[in-house]
Amino acid sequence: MAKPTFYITTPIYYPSATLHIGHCYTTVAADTMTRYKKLRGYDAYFLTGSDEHGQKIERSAAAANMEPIKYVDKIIASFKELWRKFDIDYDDFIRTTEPRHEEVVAKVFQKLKDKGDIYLGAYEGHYCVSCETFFTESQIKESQGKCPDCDGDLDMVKEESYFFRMDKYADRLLKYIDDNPDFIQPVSRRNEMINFIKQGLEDLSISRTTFSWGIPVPGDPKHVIYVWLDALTNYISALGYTKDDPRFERYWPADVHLVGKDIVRFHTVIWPIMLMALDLPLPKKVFAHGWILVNEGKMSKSKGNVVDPMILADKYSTDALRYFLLREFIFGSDGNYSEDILINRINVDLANDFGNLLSRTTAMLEKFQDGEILPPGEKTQYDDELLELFQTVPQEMAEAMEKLEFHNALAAIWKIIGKANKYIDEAAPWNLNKNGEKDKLATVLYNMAEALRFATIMLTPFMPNTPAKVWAQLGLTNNQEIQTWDSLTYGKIPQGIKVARGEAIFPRLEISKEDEEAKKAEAAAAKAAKKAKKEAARASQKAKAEEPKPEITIEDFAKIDLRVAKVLTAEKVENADKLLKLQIEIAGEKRQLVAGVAQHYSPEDLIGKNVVVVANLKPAKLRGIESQGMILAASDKEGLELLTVDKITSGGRVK
RNA sequence: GGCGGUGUAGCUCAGUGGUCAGAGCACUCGGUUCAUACCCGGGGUGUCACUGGUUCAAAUCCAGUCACCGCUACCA
Repeated sequence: MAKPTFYITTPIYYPSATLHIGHCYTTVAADTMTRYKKLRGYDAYFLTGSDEHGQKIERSAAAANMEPIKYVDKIIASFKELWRKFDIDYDDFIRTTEPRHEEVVAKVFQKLKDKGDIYLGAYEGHYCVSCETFFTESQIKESQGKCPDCDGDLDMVKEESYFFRMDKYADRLLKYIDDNPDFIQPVSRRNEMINFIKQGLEDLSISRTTFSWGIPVPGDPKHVIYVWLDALTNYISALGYTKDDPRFERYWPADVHLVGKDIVRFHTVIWPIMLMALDLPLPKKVFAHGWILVNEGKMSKSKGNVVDPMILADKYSTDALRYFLLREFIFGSDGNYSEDILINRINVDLANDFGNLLSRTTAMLEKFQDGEILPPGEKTQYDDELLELFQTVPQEMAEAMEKLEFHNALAAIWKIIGKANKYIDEAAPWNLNKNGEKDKLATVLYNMAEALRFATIMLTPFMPNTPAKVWAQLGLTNNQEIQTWDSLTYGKIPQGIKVARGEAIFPRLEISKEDEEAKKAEAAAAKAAKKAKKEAARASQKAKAEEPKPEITIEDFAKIDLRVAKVLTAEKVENADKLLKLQIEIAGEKRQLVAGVAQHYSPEDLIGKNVVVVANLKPAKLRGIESQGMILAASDKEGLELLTVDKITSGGRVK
């Protein structure tokens, strides 16, 4: 019988900067999942790669006075070195600059165009080069004209562009999401996407003429294909889509696309719609993991708080780092990183609990039984609870893994480790030895070794290097048949095994006294701060919801130029429920403004009215229409009413 | 503005109507000596955000309020 397959991917990373711990997190998770599936007998396939096109790379390469491809080659080499360091055992690494990818993207473009899903239009917008993203007026409002993502400068760009029709497939996509509750995870992301799709999808701009570092549009080479159509296609181009590659048949659709929460939309809206347009099946699951935060904030170059995994890998073992990443953080949520947290986690779980368990087990075997793991003899009253866990924990771990709850999978394994440490205390083998109860002693030592065997097998996907060390110390290196998932039943260690106690597999890491003192002080301060915050919340709750605004001076008020204006014309703004476009006149000067009053006034109600407007308000665009001022209106829960005057004519001051 | 989420021990979180509300870490006291100053046990930390309601019974259900977060927008 053919093995069941499992296809998992990470996003392809952009080579504009070195990778940080967050990229490592995603990739370690994918690698661990793949190793787990292989352990369970699956034909698992793991794809990662790099997204190498775009204006930003073109510019960076030019700045470095290099050919773009030479420029990215160097960076990609560093990616691969990092993955080697973390024992990332991918089956394929796709680069979007490889011919095998570019060919497929061109074919995909052509197919969509032949189908009528791509058309030529024009795009205008505020463009951030470094993020390769267009922003609408409203998106850059809060960031005051800067890029909301990176705070960089925006260019106003208008260019010819090909567009991909998205709305056409919106209903089908909604139905798919509805029919497949596990498609988007965690569910909070799912709700967001449903909400987003229901508001209507705009056609997606998929080409650029402003730079050339990309895949040319078939038949129109002054355009290059722009980011998402190019990048997303990697998940099928790597499998040889359109090339009669058996891997495509075998592995598509993907079982899991792992993505960061910032790119969920591209993977759960654009990508499925692309696949629908290509008549291909959709991936079974898109899982959005959280971010690793530093000091409660996102890592960023400008903040200087980027955690470099290469530096960590030189200080700590990569097995420990892999463990930490998947144990400390809840996979679907954000989590806080600090080196203290890392060290504490390694010391407590790996050094104290796991490493020390191996150490005391081998030490006692050598001391009391000449290093030999003897078959269990007489039972002790403490055995049952431990043996019970041997039966339940593998199942518990498996269930957590299916849900990508790595932290719970590890917590399950630690139940055995914790119980084994307690078991030793209860059974007190040193007393059994002293009292000559050799039979019971053999049982206890055997069970300890079994506990280690169970834990080690289950840890294999998480830690590629540690198991071999454990097997060596337990004397089981050559007993590979009892290192498998199927061997997770009690009593598999054969006779005649001799342990060989060795170095601590996870030495304790020292924390300086000062750091500890600082930690205590910090904890106390945190406690006080929390109390204060609670008090403050309570106080603000008691205060009226309608807080008075801070006092201003008459000069402040005088800055506002309030005028009476006559409404000349009014019409509804297309595709907007709330907006009316008005032409008004202030003392002979005509102006256009947009007001969000359509649900309370019809256009004809307004014509001829003398309203009050803020005449010196900075103009803004609403729905693409310039508004040169703002109409005053009073509102409450019941409704909204414009301020109007009867006798004073247009131009009159209001104060 | 709309939709959604969260608020439980110093920290990270579990707990969706029913014993005095839990785990791990941190803290503290005790035990043990096989072990990596480790392990085991005891202990305290809590108006389960607030207010009101339903119920014999609410962290859990309902209504409202506050705070924080996410997505989104046509509030100039």
